[in-house]
Amino acid sequence: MQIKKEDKKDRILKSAEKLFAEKGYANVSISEIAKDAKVGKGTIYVYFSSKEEILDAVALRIFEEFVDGARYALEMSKNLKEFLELLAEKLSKDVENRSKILAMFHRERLKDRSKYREITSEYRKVFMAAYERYRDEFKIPFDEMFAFMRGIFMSAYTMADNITEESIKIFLKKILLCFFDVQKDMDCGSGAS
Amino acid sequence: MQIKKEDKKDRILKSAEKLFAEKGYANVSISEIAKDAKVGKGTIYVYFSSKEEILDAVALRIFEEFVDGARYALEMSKNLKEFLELLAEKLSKDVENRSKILAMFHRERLKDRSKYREITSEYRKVFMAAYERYRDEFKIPFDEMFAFMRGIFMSAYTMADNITEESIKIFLKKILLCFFDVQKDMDCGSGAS
Amino acid sequence: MQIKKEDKKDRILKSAEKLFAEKGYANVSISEIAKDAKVGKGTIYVYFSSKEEILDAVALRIFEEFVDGARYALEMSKNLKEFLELLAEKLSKDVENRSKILAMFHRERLKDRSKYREITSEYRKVFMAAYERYRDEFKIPFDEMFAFMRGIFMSAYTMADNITEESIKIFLKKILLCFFDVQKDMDCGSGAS
Amino acid sequence: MQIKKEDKKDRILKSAEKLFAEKGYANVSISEIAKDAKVGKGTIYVYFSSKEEILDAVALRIFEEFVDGARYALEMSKNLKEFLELLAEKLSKDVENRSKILAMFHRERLKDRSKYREITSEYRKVFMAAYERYRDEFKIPFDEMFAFMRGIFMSAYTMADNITEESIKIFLKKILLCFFDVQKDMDCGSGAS
DNA sequence: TATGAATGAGAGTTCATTCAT
DNA sequence: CATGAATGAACTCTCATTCAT
Repeated sequence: MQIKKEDKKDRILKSAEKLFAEKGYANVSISEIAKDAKVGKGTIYVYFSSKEEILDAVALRIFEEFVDGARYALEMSKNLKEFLELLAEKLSKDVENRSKILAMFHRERLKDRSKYREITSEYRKVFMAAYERYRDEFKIPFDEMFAFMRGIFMSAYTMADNITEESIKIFLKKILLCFFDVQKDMDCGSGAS
Repeated sequence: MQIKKEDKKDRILKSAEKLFAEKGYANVSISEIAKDAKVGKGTIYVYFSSKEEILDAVALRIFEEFVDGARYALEMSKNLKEFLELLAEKLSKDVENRSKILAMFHRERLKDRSKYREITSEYRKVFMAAYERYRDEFKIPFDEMFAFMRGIFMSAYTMADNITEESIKIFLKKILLCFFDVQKDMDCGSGAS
Repeated sequence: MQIKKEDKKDRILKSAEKLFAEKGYANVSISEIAKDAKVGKGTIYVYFSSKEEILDAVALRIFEEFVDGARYALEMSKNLKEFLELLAEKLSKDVENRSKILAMFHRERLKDRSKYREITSEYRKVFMAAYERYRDEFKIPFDEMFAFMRGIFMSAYTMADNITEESIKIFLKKILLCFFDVQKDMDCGSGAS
Repeated sequence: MQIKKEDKKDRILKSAEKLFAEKGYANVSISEIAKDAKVGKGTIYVYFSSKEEILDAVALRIFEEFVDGARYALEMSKNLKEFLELLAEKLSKDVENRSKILAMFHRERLKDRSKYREITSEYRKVFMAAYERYRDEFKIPFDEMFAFMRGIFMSAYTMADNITEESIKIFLKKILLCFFDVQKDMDCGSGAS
């Protein structure tokens, strides 16, 4: 009858993630999250001090899984190509919801730059590590590479509700490899920094 | 002294587009749009019957420009490769705001499927025409091609606030061509429909 | 059927004043004020941007009447004694509610010093004018005189709900004159500034 | 290691008194009191059954000290003048906080007349005893005398945040004596009851 | 057609109180 | 006795929408 304690925070996060992905951040009310998580409305404010903080926490969880995936890919890879292949493999999990949430997070929280930086910093760091490691294989500056990576991944957002996850995984893999080739002969006016 | 009639509707749409892109659909109030467009709050309801309808209209305008661009690309091209090159050229204009708006539209209005279909139908049609015309060059089904096209385009969203429009245009062109190659040897388990 | 426009703001203020005096600022909800004033809840926010601002406006009205009374007393008086007599006369009107409201205002809004100063400034000014004019009859510094005046007036608060307004008026008159005598031989360690 | 039992109740009362005086009854939460008193939130409900009851207890403590002071003044005095002088001496202690609390108590709890009477009854009684004892020196009815006493004391509230406690003590003394004179020739239309 | 005063549903948030531990 | 996690009622405030002018 009694639900384990910390479990509640987790249930709130899961409900929030699901509902945010389904309906969009602004279209989900705290009451709705509470009802879905089967907790009282007030309980949510025991664990989070505002609605924005829930979004932060939801996004952070996703970023953390990304970071884990990217770290793993970095560790296991011998070269950029392998890294990208492993990355695509890891990143394709639950693409649809994740990308929706992250797009949301990006839009709603970008104005609070310091918070945004704090939450995304690890994510950025691991890509920076990859950039450092395979530096001579990259022909474009880090910022562009990073923006492009995000872009490719985000692109899955609108794809995702029409085609299968498996299909997305294949696309991602191909596109990342394609990016690998493409960037070699790009000349964006900057060159690798 | 007298402002032309249609001019008002247009100013409302322009203000809405700008504000939606800046702050997100839910974070823009009707009052704000009215103030920005220099019309009375009530006036907006002369031209649009709800806030959602403004978003529809804003999205429709963007889709129409897309459709024009895609039609032009289709008309001028001799083969798929040319079509994609021309398309990238056309689609790169004002990528940032447009993609934000469309992501918004997608999220807010997808639940109202019939309205969504109605507004995106022309857009879909022109891609279908391209698919028909270069059918033997496509190796994947239309739905995947279409989802992928949207995905590629949308990907510009999160890229856009870090790198230049010019850079995006180059990426888009490369990626679309890359897609052209990639899809040839994809085997998603479906084959062209 | 239609109520005159500006009338609404006035009705809100009157309802707020009555309810604040009856139940205390914190125990009155916006809904309650709206219901009492026979306007919609939202209407209140057309005229005031927060609950605190309603209290400010209510207090300001009272201060303004005070200021008028004090100005009149200053104008009509030949010496300090006459000024105090006239003041007592003017200040005794509706002592009960007024003093409750002002005590409330004092407590709730004192932290926002600049707003507090802004609202009470005229009130302070007119007493300063009186102090200047009858300077040689005052033996204590302005701040003490002013504090004492406020104190005497505020004292009516708890008196007021047991005895008649007439009785209060007599007391006030006597006490103000008494203060006039008392302050002559006070030695608070400061002397007139 | 073990904190004495009654000590906890006392700490709660002290914290409540301090916080109520600082911020006003409604602006102090139970959590805040608990934190300040270094007890658990639930612990407060071991000793008090509601927030209102805390205010009652805080007010009661103050009234009790008053009563003690007034009893002492009554015992030691030979006539009304002496009584008032001794009273002023006793009442001037910690005027600021006390008067704030009592004004609060007055406002919040007056509606619950029976509770209010219960708590203030001793206070009232001791003044009644003084009134009886020096009956022929009082020219006004008890109720007016009592209201006036309260009024004079309460007046210290708004005085208190600008001038020193010493200054207030002098004022109180003078004013009480002044009251002693004043009331002699008052004719409020009632006469001593 | 054009307006903005008016509105109430519903949002996020707070907090006195309860109760299992 | 002591606790603080849990709760929902009630709060302030926002805003899409209506409608008399």
